[in-house]
Amino acid sequence: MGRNRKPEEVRREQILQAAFDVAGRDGIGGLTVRAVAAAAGISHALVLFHFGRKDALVRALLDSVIGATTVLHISDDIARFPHARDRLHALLQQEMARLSHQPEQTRLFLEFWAMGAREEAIGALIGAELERYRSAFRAIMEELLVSEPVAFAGVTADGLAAVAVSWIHGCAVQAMVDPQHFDTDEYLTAVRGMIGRLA
Amino acid sequence: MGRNRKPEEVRREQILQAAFDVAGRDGIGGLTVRAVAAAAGISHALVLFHFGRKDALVRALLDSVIGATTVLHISDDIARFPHARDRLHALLQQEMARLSHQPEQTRLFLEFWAMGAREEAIGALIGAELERYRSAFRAIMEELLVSEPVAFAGVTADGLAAVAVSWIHGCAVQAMVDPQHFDTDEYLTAVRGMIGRLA
DNA sequence: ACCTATATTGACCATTTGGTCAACCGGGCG
DNA sequence: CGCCCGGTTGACCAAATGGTCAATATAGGT
Repeated sequence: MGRNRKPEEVRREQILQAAFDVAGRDGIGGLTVRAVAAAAGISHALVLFHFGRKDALVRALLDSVIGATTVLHISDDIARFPHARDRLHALLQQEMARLSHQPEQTRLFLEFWAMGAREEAIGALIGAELERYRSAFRAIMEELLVSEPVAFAGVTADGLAAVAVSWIHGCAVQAMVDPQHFDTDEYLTAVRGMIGRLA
Repeated sequence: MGRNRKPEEVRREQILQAAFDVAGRDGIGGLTVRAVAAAAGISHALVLFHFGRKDALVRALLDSVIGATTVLHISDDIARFPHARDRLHALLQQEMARLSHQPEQTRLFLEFWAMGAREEAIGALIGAELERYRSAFRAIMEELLVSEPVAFAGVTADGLAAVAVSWIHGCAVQAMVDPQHFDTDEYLTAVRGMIGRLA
C-alpha cells in the first residue's frame, strides 16, 4: 500500500521531513532552503522546484505540525464515563500526557504561533486551529455546565473551554521547560488541592 | 536626578529602547542591527560601536525584558492575609493581571525562551530567571503544605511551585492568543469549579 | 587656539539567503 | 532510435546582514 504514489509526492514528503528535522534542530529561524536541501541530500534548487517559494515550504511544514499536534481525539474509553467531570478529567490527562511526550512538536507549534503574530497567513492558520481545539473542549464543558450548574455560576462554556486550552498550554510549556520534574499525576493532584475547595 | 549620567549610558538606553520597539514589531527574528539603528535614528555602525556585536545587544535586551517580566513582588497587602491559601490566591491573581496587561513583554519573553533552546547563553539566562520565579512561589507553597497537609498528600512544594509557574504561563499565553475573551475573574472561577471538589 | 579622547559616520567587505535560469539527464513512448 | 518531459543540478544574481575601518565631527580641558 502507498507504494504506487507519484515520485513527486514522495519527494515532497522527503523534503518536508528534512524541513521538520532542521526546524527541530535550529528552530524556524534557522530553517533555510539550503539547510533543508542539505538535510534531504539534494540541491537547494530542487527544494524550490517542488515548493515554489520558501513560504510555501514553511506553510506546508506548519500544516504537518498542526496535523500532529492539536488533533483532539475523544476515545471511546473516555466517552464511556458517565459523569461529565470524569470525562473532562480523563481528557485533560490524555492531552497532558500526549503533549508532554512530543516536546519537539510542541516547541515548533509555539514558534509558529509566535511567528503568526507578525505574518498574517500563519496567524490565521494557527488561530483557526486553536479555535477548533477550543471548540472541541466546549462540547464537554457544556455538558459539565448543565451537570453541575452551582459550581460554575456566572461562567460560560466558552470561558471554561478557554481555561482548558490555556491549561494544556501551560502544561505543555512546563513539560518543555523542565521535562525531568514533570509528572502528570502530581500535576493534577497539586492543582486539585491548590485551587479547589475555596468557595 | 539622573540627568548627570554619562552620554554613553543615555545612548545605550536609546538604542535599547529602539531594539525593544523593533523586536516588538518584527520579533526577535526581525531584529537586525540596521533596523535598530534606523529606529534610533543613528547609523548602524554606531550601534555596533556601543554594543560590540549583535549578540551583546540581544543579550542586553533580554536582560531588560527579564527585569520587566518575571519580577515576582509580594506586596504587603498580600503578605497580610492570614491563610496561606489566600495569599497564594492573591498572588496568582496579581500575576495573572500583570502578565495579561503586558502582552508585548510576555511575547518577547516567550520568543527568547524558544531561542534559548538553541543558544546556550540565552538558555542559561532564561533558565535561571525561571528558577528564581519558581523558588519565589515555593516559599508560599511550603506554608500552604504545612497549613493543609491533607489536601496535598504526596505532593512536594517544588511540584506545587512548578504548577503555579505553569499556570501563570498558560494564563499569559491565553491572554495573548485571545485578549478580548480573557477575563481574570472568570478564569479563576472556572478553574475553581473545574478541578476542585473532585476527591 | 590647540589638542585629545570620545562619538559618529559612510564606505567597504565577506557571507548568507531566497530566487532564477539554462543546461542536463533519464526513462517512457512514438 | 530519437523525441520529449518531468526531475535535477550548478552557476549565477540581487538583496540583506554582521562586522571592520579609516576619516571626521564634537566637546572639554589646557
